[in-house]
Amino acid sequence: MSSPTANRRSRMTQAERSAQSDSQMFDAAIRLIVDQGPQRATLAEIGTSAGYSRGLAAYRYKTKDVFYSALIEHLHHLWCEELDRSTADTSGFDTIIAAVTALQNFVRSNPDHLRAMYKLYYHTIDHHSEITQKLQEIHHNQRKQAVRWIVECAEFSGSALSPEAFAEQYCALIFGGIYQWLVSPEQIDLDQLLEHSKSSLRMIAGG
Amino acid sequence: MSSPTANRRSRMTQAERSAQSDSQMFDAAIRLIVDQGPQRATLAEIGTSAGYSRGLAAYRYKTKDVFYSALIEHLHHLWCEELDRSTADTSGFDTIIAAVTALQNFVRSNPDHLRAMYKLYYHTIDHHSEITQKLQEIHHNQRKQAVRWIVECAEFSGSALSPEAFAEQYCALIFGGIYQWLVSPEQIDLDQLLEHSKSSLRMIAGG
DNA sequence: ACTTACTTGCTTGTGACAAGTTTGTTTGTT
DNA sequence: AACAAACAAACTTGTCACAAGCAAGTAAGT
Repeated sequence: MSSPTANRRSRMTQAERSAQSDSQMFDAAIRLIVDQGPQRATLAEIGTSAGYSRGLAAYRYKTKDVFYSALIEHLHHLWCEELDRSTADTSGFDTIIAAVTALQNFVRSNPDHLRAMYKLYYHTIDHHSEITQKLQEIHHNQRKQAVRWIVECAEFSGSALSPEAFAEQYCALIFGGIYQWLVSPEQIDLDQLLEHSKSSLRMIAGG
Repeated sequence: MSSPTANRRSRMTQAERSAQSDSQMFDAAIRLIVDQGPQRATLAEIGTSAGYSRGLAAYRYKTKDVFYSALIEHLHHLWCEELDRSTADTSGFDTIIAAVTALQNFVRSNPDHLRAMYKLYYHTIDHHSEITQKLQEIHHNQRKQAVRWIVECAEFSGSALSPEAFAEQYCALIFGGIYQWLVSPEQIDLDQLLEHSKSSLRMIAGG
């Protein structure tokens, strides 16, 4: 009579139930993190503001760290989709430029996602836990990806830097730029900063 | 008979008393922050581990945020002294190279100070409070200083970047490099990363 | 005597867990 | 095939432990 997704109030499978509550808690968490930061955002408010009880997030993920780890993965997945879409039809150094452009577009279209994602990144630095390993993996893969991009650049062959060193410089420029923007959003024009990063990267790669 | 600083158990002035407890709490806090992170470090443990009662840090600074703000200032001051010493007798682009070298030396001589300082920086991103403004000031001044350095470089005159844009790229490289090192200390060789940053900066400035 | 440095007791709020309730799924009987 | 009982999974509520923050007290310096 009514499809499971069309009428959410009628019978859903267990998988659909938890997928929906997960998704709504993620959305609520992003809002709260942008507003109050990962620390002040409470699991209780994430649950209630998603339309459930105060205890759901803690029940589902056991700890706040694990919940944030899942949220990081969720946000990272969203970003990777955009990135893959934007770099699909490029080659050589254009891929690196396209990656930065994808980030500029992401800032424009989903600023809250980016803000929440990087607030969680910087939050995770705090202490050592399971979530730390997830972050190490993500950043390790980002550098690996940059290495793959740069070794395919004709311009790069003459550079004094190793591909791995270039990838570290690339990530440093991106992370450090976003950091400055998060600290002083009214002083830093992130779009422009990233535009400058493109020419910096060209010079670092082609020197 | 005994100078106030030589014999700490005998009579001290009120100013000396609080200066000493401040200093010991800062040292204790740095240790705890490096070990457990700014979040898990508690004001109670900072007090007791400094040799005082659990309540002293909260009494002196009212809130944890204000305490951390003072600690950031303290650590930033230590770093600025080292930086000024290292860049005193330099000019032109050598000043920028010397600044990075100073950071490399700071990492070697006081790795815990740097770790604590940047953990506090990234911790402060979390939410908006008085401490945020201190961080904005510090980073604003760092960029201003980089602007002063770069405008004195003969190599820079032909660059497409504005001095302000160069300063942002400079800070991004430093902050983003240290970030990656904090996340993955065993994967990132910070000294080498900073060495590469020197040549990156040369190319960004001289392009 | 008075002020400043420091301590102790208490309140509140948050993370974490355990026990209970509701909703969805499977199995056995007619 | 239809129904109901048994089961499992999603979700809620009660409670504890611990840390921040505040207020009232004690000790040290002026």
